[in-house]
Amino acid sequence: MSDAIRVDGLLDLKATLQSGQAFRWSRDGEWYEGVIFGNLVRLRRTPEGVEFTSFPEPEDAFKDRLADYLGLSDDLDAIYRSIGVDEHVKAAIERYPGMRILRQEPWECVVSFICSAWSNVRRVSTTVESLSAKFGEPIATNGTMRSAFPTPEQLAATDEQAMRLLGLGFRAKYIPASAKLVAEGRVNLLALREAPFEEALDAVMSLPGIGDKVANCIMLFSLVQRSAFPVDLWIRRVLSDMYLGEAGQKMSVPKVRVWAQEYFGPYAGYANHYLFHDWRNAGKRS
DNA sequence: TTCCAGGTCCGGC
DNA sequence: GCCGGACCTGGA
Repeated sequence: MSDAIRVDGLLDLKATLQSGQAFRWSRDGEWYEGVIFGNLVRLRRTPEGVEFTSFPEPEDAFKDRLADYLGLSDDLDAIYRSIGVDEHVKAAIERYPGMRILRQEPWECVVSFICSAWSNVRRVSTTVESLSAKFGEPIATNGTMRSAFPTPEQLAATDEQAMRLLGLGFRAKYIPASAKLVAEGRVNLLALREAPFEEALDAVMSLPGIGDKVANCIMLFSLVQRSAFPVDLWIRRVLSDMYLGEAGQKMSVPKVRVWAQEYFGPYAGYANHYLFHDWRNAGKRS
């Protein structure tokens, strides 16, 4: 049986689920299939909102967590008014109205973005699926076979060599090391949702394999820190082209980030993701 | 074959 | 603090 979530504001499922912030969603016609909170989830947009199925948890028990995951409580109108004062962001918003920032599970987000270092979206997706299949709890259905994302404890029990066998390369040693710190409670990820930006940044960056860029991805996509601003190669180029000029290429990552946070304001992270997604799709438009 | 992909870490000024 | 180089792997 399926259930439904009513959506009053804008929601673009494709742009939200397949814009490089999450890595386990695939599209099959109008349906999207993924694994979140240990459940196999299928969902599609309807005129009234979102129709979905979940397994193994019954839909009525899963509904609220899915709505929260999709970021439906974010006030997009207010966010657009805030960041839309920038003409480039405004143009991107007009091309992808309803793209939302998700509220992912922090641990999965940590590992996914450690894997993303000097890599690409497709390869990260492959790696995340391999990690789940090998170390996560299987979700037995009569259809496709998928697994929950492995817990910190499950990954803390692995080692660098096991990670290298999955093709993680130089990122291999960071996963078990970070898993141990989280499993031991040295870093309480969920608690950082309530922490001030700088405090959360320091805590996330204390995990091995996580620098300023990856930490900001984790904070933006899973810790509900909407002012977080990941500065990657491409965002640096975009900002240099638009505002910073030649100097932008020479500024350190934290300096570019702080500039962007002051310029775009409390929803800088939303501005970042719109610019990033718009840039990624620029080639497909022209 | 050569080059590059959503960086991080380490050692030297 | 800032700067340069090394680092795994897979696809074009």
